[in-house]
Amino acid sequence: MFALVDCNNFYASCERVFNPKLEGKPIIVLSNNDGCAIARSEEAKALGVEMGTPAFMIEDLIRDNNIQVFSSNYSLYGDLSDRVMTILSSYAPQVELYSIDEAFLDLSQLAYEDLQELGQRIRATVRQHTGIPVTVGIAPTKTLAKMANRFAKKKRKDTGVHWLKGPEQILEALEFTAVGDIWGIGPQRAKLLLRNGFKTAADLIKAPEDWVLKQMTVVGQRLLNELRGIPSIEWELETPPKKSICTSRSFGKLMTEKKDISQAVANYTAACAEKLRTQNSCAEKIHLFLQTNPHRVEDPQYFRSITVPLTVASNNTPELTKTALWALNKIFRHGFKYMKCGIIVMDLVPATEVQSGLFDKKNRKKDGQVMQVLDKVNRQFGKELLRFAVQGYEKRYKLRQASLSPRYTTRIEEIVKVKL
DNA sequence: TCTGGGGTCCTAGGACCC
DNA sequence: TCTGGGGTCCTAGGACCC
Repeated sequence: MFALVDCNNFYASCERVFNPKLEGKPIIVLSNNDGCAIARSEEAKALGVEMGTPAFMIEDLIRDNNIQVFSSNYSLYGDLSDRVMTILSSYAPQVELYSIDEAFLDLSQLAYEDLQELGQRIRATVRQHTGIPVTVGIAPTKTLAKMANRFAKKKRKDTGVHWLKGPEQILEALEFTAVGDIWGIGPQRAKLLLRNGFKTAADLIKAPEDWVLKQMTVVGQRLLNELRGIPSIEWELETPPKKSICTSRSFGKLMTEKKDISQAVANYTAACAEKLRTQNSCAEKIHLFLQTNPHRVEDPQYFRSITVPLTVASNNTPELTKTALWALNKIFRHGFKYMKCGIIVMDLVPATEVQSGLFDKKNRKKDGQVMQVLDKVNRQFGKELLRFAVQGYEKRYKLRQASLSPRYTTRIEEIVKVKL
């Protein structure tokens, strides 16, 4: 049996941990740039705030119902996530950290008789130690555990735990789950399935195997197995190194000047390079994209991207920046109002296995040491103290974050103060 | 009229996830 | 005025090889 533990309305719950006055009140957390609602408390959901709604479209709803609004505070969410995951890891020998707010636990080696009771204990402990409410789904496969979790959220709000103990409970969950709500079925597949008369997961498990293979490839085949109780999705017990790393942001306001965009490109590249060094990888290619705002139909639109191979794979900030700025020069056109750009470093290889170049004149060892010092200093001070001139200081493209809460758990200056 | 057969590698794009 | 960010996997089709 496997468990899927999922934090309820995670970002909204994080905001509540250090601000208990928010208990029982509608809360939403906005995406970067205070763009869209990406997390909602139950009360906000009840008011009809849909996932991904642009904030400016629900201004009236927010005002009339006194919805508490927060900008995303990833320092806080990341840290609370680590704490939740640490607790979960103490309950099972094999835990897969699936996302910032979810983990799979392998319970098969454990001697527990009553998994329902175990689920409730996990839930109580996480709540007590972190303040975060979680829901637990338990079932014979990952996909069914996801389904059990969803079932618990909808139908077992009192306990927050649901165990698909036998065929009877499995069938009940399958019948309860519309095809579009199955983990691994997105809008396209859902449409296809509905067109062909499959409404719920219970219908889908009766589908002919060759039809599923033809229409939904091997992905569908695996999914069908999982729904039938045969584990078919691999476990990732340690996080594998990333194969590509992306840093992209919308600008706080539309940008027209190349020098401003260069600054953003330099900063995004520096962020990618830092992430590369953290996982000890080098990139063989760097990809840059630049775009206008597609929502502004009245404006001329421009969307370009370019991929540049590096002669020698690298994670060196100045070297990658130089290439990125060269790439920007290639695709930048005057006369557009730019909304967003991004850097993707691709084809990552372990830093220890970099193929050196025949005509390479760089002193890579020395460059690497400089980066090491830079990372060390920046980490120690908890911010980007050391940076390169092209990154600039005043960020003209900076994000809008009007309602940012304190980084309670990772910055000593922002810790909760108690008055006696 | 008629134009081989079998294989690998790479890339772009689609679909999905949170 | 204002519309997120960061990933993975799979397939089809083209380029190339002998």
